[in-house]
Amino acid sequence: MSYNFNSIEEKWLEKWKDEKVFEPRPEGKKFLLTVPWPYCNGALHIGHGRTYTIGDIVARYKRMKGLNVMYPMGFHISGTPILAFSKKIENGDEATINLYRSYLELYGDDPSKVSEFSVPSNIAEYFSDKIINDFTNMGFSIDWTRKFTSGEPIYNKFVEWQFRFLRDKKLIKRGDYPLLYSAEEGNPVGEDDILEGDTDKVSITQFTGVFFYVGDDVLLASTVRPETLDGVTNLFLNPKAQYCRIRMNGKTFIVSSRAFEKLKYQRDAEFVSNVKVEDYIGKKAKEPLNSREIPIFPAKFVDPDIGTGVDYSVPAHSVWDHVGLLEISEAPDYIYVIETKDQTLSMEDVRKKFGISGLDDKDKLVEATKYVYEKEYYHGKIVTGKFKGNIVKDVKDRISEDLVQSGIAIPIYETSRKAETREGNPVMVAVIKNQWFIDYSIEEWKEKVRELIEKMDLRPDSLRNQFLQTVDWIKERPCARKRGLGTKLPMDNAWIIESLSDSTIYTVVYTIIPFLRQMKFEEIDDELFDFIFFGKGQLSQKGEATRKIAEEARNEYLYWYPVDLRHTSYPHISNHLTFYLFNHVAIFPPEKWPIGISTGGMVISEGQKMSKSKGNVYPLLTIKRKYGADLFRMYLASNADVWYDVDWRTSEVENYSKKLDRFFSLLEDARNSKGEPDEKDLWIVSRMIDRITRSSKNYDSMKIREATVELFFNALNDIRDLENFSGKERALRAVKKFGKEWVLSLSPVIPFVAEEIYSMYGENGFASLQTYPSMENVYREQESEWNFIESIVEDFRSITKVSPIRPKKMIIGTAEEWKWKLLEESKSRDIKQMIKEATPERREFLLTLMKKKDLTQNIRNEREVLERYREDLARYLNVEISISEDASYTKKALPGRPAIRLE
RNA sequence: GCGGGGGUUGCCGAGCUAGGUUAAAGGUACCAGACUUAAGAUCUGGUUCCGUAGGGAUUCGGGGGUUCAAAUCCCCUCCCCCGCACCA
Repeated sequence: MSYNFNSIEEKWLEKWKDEKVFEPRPEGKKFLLTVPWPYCNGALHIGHGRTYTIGDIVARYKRMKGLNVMYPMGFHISGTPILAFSKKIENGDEATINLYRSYLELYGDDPSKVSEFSVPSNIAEYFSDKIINDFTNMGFSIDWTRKFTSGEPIYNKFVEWQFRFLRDKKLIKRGDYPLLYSAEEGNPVGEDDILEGDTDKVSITQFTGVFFYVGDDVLLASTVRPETLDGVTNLFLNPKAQYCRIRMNGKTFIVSSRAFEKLKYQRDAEFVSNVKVEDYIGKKAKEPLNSREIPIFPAKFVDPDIGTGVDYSVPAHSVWDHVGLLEISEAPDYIYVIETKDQTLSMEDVRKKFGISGLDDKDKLVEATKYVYEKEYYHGKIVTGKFKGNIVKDVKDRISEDLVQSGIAIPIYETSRKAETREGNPVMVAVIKNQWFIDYSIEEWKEKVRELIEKMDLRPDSLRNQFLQTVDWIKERPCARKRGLGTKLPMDNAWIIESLSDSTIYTVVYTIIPFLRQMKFEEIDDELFDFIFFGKGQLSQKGEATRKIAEEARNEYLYWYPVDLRHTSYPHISNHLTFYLFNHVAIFPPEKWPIGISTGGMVISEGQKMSKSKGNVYPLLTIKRKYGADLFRMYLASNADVWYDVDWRTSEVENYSKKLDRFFSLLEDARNSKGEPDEKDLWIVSRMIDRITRSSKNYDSMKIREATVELFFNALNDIRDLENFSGKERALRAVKKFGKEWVLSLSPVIPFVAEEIYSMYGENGFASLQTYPSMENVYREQESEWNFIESIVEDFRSITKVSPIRPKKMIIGTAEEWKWKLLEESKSRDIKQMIKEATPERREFLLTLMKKKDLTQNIRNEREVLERYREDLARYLNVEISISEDASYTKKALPGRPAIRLE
């Protein structure tokens, strides 16, 4: 290490802070950039750093382009995770306690303090502090004076205002809604609450419970394939299971006892009596469509814990049923109701295909069922009944609805797989009554959002389609839960606004939060927000001081809003970002709607998804200590394009460190070099100027990777070539000509190094606040000359590669004057005509010209250039060089491509 | 299935929305060499195949087509990843 990143970073952090470099005043052309606020329930790792780093690079670049940039940040604490963790710590859950101990250790705090985390707000506070620290250390140019959290009272007031507004606009409604639920815990359960819920997702599946009549009772058979009802041949009950009679809507139903336990959370169901399964097996039941009498058989494969524990059997379309009947040696008629591509799928063929010998081949049966289901679902045509001629997938839902409407079936919800909570209780589906929704299904609302999407600045381009698609399928979204941290629903305090719904327009709060903080808490109310955002009312009830602050807040809002760019990772597209658009459209006037959105990829580590078990999760803090912020930023910026995933590979990171080191010492040495550069070396200045200009365009379109590859890697390679050709001293003198501009152009990516070098070059201000460099390129000619020389070097190499001789001498013959003339002429004339008129010698040359349209011909004075470079070139290639005009040497030469003879 | 994104030279990954200047950027790995007592670091050259002269042949998931010319455009096909919701 020739530079000590720790001391450099500390030094500049302090200076930035002292001079409030990143706390913008409302002056000039503004640029408001936001990145979703982090959820603070643990230490940040490299994955978290990415979006904020990209955000910061953009912020810093825009700042250098003369915009007044605000990059604010707050913290998200709503929802269940923090609550869940603190509860686990309170309950002594060992894994959680160890995890949080490790966080404390990481930050150098006393691990025994872990018990304090049993209070949720302590978790939020502790980690938000640490995140501020981590982010600051990463060099993020965040204005922390605008910080707030989704849990603080002022923010609660704002969200309450928002929800009353939505309610008044009739965008909020109530209804029954199925949710994953734990009866034992008395709560809905989310992914985090379910054992392996993150890796093996659980969703809600709708079953159709179909009525089969036996005397006065109804056997309630559940199915996910209501389209096969016409093909039913019998019912199956599990002879080992307990069944019971229950009453719902005045009818009595027979279901498994386990089913009743779950059903009562979905509808009003009342226990009547236990029943003996033997009393039903062997009897006949009447199916509801055509009142056919069908037998009831025993079957051990029927799981009393799935659906209702009553299975209707369609052996023509179900492998289970087919195999189940084989086992009890029953051979009913196979009634086919679905055909796939003009033929029916034979269950016997499927059984053989999958090598199923009996009901014990469970895995094979599951696989075969999936096969049959997919085939018949996507390609199956219904051949009987009301829906004849339709493809299953097109009418499946309608069939179920139709059965329910006809009064012969009810919907039943079931989990997509058997699951239990982390506390070990079964997960089931409960229908929550009077759930609150935001009704995103309203067509006029959608239409406005679509209009917004059409005109927004979206990156990458494919975002537009993804958003439009999301708008199409989005419907009502439950917006409140019964537990978690957050804002209470103003219409009903028993509910807490759900954590994504409480963070849809919070970006506007950044613009006014410092002013809200100056007010008396009681004075922050709906009237105030109406005034600030809509200019409504006079605030005549409020004090003089409050009115004045409110006025300022309104001006600040008008100045900063809307958000110019919101940057985040792609998983947010179909939820957060879409809600963000919907809510802005509903609440704000069009000129305050979002202007741009960009999405980026995630971070994987050592080629794999990050996970604790793989040991490839690196905390941000450790990375910063080990490599420094600039290195981290450089790696993230240049490893992958913004919208692709970055792969964090430690071995590669180490290599970056060497490069950054070289960059630093190179600029340091250049600064100390004395004297004017050699004219011949100025090609590097030309290349650099063009690089800096091109990179500005790349930064603009968020091609950050391309910018850094150009400005950093390719530039370093050029300088290496220059050093080799001209020697270190000369190279440094040339680098000195653009050192300052070079480092400024990279300052958005490596701000600390940039500041250090910038000041090393004798400048007083902050590199971070300089204008992005632009230099006039007056060295194009030198670059062309160098390109010419370089091509000779390449040719020399490719010859020596295949030729066995070790050359002592290189004789170069440049193209004769007549060739140049012909070339010139060919540009304005039909070359075929010229060939016809030409002498044999010229003709050959013209034919070559026709083939090689790419001849480099920037240098007209090749001989003169060669003379000038001869000495350097000879030293570099370690050969003696002579330039010959002798026809034997020039014969094969072309303009831009002199003939080379090695001896 | 729907929607989105991909399949490129050992690996990662550009280029492909303006077809030729691309055997194909950059990184990494590997081989040879320089330096060094040695290793590491650094630097140089090389890494599809053939070739005693800067050349040629074959490559960009597979197949077909358009074109003087295709990794790049069109059609068909195979495979992979992500999202499809109440979870931050």
